[in-house]
Amino acid sequence: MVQEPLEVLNRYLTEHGMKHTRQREIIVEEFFKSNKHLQIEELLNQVKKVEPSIGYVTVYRTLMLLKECGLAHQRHFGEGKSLFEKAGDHHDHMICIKCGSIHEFEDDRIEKLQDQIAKRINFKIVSHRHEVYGCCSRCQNE
Amino acid sequence: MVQEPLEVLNRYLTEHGMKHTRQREIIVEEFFKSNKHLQIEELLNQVKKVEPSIGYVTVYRTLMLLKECGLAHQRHFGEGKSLFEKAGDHHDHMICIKCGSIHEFEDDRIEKLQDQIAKRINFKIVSHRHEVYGCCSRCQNE
DNA sequence: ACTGATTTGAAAGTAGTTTTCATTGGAGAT
DNA sequence: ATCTCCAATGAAAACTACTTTCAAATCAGT
Repeated sequence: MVQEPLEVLNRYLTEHGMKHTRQREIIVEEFFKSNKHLQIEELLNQVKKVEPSIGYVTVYRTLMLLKECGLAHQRHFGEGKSLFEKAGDHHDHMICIKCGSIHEFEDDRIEKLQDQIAKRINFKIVSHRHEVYGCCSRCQNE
Repeated sequence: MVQEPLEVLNRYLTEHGMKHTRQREIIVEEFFKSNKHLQIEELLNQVKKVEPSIGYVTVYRTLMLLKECGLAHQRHFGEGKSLFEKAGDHHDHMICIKCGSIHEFEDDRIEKLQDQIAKRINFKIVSHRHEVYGCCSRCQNE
């Protein structure tokens, strides 16, 4: 049974002698409301609509906190800004180099081949990233 | 038939009204002499052994040049510094999160599955990165 | 409400590039 | 061989995207 993100976070906070604040609540709620990969700045913009006084640093720190308690992952597509995604939301990605659109994919056969190869060199997999760059359907017709 | 990197570079330079310099020659030679992924600083160190007056910026610019004429690729493993690798030297990577060692792999079956998936959404692949993070054989016995 | 630790936000600091600019140097014309 | 002009170089400054610091504000157990 999957727990509500806010529950998990609240337990983590209590267990670590940390405090529940209005800012954290707003940021976490906005983060889990969105359905895509978010940059810090993007989440900040969402959050500022609810409470304009919240600054970049607090959003940044809250995302680090979500990472710490396993509720979010940080990804670095190519170079530049990092994106955050909800835990459990992980697929692999095809990224359009023209418009930046991200198309998720998943294939158990690829994962299995990957495991085979790892086993051959006795490598214990913790995580992976598989990103395909190219031109999406829409951008090809332009 | 594969051409010598220096040949390709020299043609590119001439065609673009750019100049052949001692610095470029040294940097390119050192880059292609090495057999691994190099950080800018690492290549700078190699280069400084031959000609100490060469600075970071020139190495940086020469690597950008190699990228431009397709002789090298820039990769960003995780976060932090970027690594450069010779073109044609591309494999996928298993990266040890303890010691940082990089184990190359390659599997046509994975590439084919990747192509299949791309075709389904009419995505035209230009490049990809497939990185597996985990613990290498040696680090597991410690 | 009191107290003491945790959070917050602004500002400063950091890492890794990337750009600027005065000077140097390569190469075709003389 | 020298001139001349434009590209290349190196030092320093600028830039980007974080990450840390610190004084003031906030939270939560007495």
